[in-house]
Amino acid sequence: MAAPDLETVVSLCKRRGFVFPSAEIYGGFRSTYDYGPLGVLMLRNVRDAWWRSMVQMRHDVVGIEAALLSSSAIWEASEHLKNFTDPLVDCRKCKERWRADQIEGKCPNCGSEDLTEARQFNLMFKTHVGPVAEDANVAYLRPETAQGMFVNFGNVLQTTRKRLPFGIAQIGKAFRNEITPGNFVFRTREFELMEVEYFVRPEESGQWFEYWCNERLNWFKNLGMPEDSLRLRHHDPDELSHYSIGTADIEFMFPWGWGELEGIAQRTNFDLSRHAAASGEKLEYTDPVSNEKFVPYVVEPAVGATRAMMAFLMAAYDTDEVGGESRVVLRLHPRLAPYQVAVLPLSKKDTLAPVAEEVLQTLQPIAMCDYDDTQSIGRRYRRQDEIGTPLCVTVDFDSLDDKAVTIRDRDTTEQVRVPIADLQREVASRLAG
RNA sequence: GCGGAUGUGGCUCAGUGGUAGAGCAUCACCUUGCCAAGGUGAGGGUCGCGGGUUCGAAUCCCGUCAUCCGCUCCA
Repeated sequence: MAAPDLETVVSLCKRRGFVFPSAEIYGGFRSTYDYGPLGVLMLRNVRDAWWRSMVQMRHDVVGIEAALLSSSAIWEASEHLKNFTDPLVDCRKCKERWRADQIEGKCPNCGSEDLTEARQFNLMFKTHVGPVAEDANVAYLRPETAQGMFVNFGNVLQTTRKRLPFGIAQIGKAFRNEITPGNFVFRTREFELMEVEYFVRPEESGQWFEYWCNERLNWFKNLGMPEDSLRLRHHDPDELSHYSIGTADIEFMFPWGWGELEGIAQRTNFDLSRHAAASGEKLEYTDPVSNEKFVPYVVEPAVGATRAMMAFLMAAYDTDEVGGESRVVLRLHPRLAPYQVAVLPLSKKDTLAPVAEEVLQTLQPIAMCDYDDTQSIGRRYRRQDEIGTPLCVTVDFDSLDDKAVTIRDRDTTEQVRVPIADLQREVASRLAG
């Protein structure tokens, strides 16, 4: 594996249309990125792979999609309004920045007492609903998607008749006014989360926590991430979030070191209890056999979608040699690659176009296809390698007579001849394998 | 937000006071016809943005925006 540096990946993303800096023509807008034609395909594939694994392939998890614009009552109850606000001070002498509540009037670094006034940093984006900016109209952009699942706990339970253990899944944007965003799309103020709240009996929280740690680690591995680029790191008690009694992170070896992809937290019944108390609703579960009533605990695997996409890109990045020439190849899992297939007429000659068109239409129902008839065939293979397209289907002059085409494999560069009549089945089988 | 560095065509960079360059990429035609960079030609930059100094600024000064590294952060 040729681990790329950050600049290499950023450059590839820009050059090939994965990710563009937002508002670029105006000089850029900090911490926001736009996903280009390839990026949107890949990001969608990351979401789909997650949804497939967490919802489609299970019977105990259902999905929802809650509003991004959210009532302040939710964040008062969840204590985000209280805990997402950090008072920070700067040391005027050594320029270090500290949380005011974690030091005692003295800089832990240099001992100086010359500190700035504590300033409040609220990490939530506040806005006003309605045309008049009054306190009564305050709303927040959600800083996590989790609360949407908690406040809908009763609705989901009633409409799906699920029994414990069961989960609610959600993919969506969240917003945090991070003090220091950076490292490309790794930390941005607007980001996308994929979260499951998995409700369990309180005494089973620990075992389900273990279960989800393994399950989620395997998800990354099964999508092609090398074992040694991943690790599971358990939090020390003093770094736990206000709602957690146990958290582990799945971390990826980024160019700047280990960075979190996913957090798996035991949130206990903190959120459901808080919302029950604040709203007056009974957010509890009744055991169908014993009629015992209790507030379930929850285990939450929460992964950053954009962050995961970046990690998949980095893990897939490789260089090797073909015919004595070096190439860049993204060894992306077929499920994640922006295009699964590229249809390439060997020549631009009009005679090949109708056959190539027929091939394209054969494959489009089963795969995301690119079509490219410019420049030399070798150059086109390299272009597809660089964006991770697993298969190239080449239409040549023999195709006119033998009604067959060539399938070329991204990783081995080997080619096989396949009748167009068998093409759909053959491609489907290769992409699945 | 603080400290340091940086900001020139899509990408990587050269140019340090006299009115913008290279390589790659892109497009057209020719050539080739299964693994990039053969030929001819073309398009593309008010040198991040704003202001100042100067006869003249990509080049000097100020401000601002953005990026990278550190502090911080936790999906």
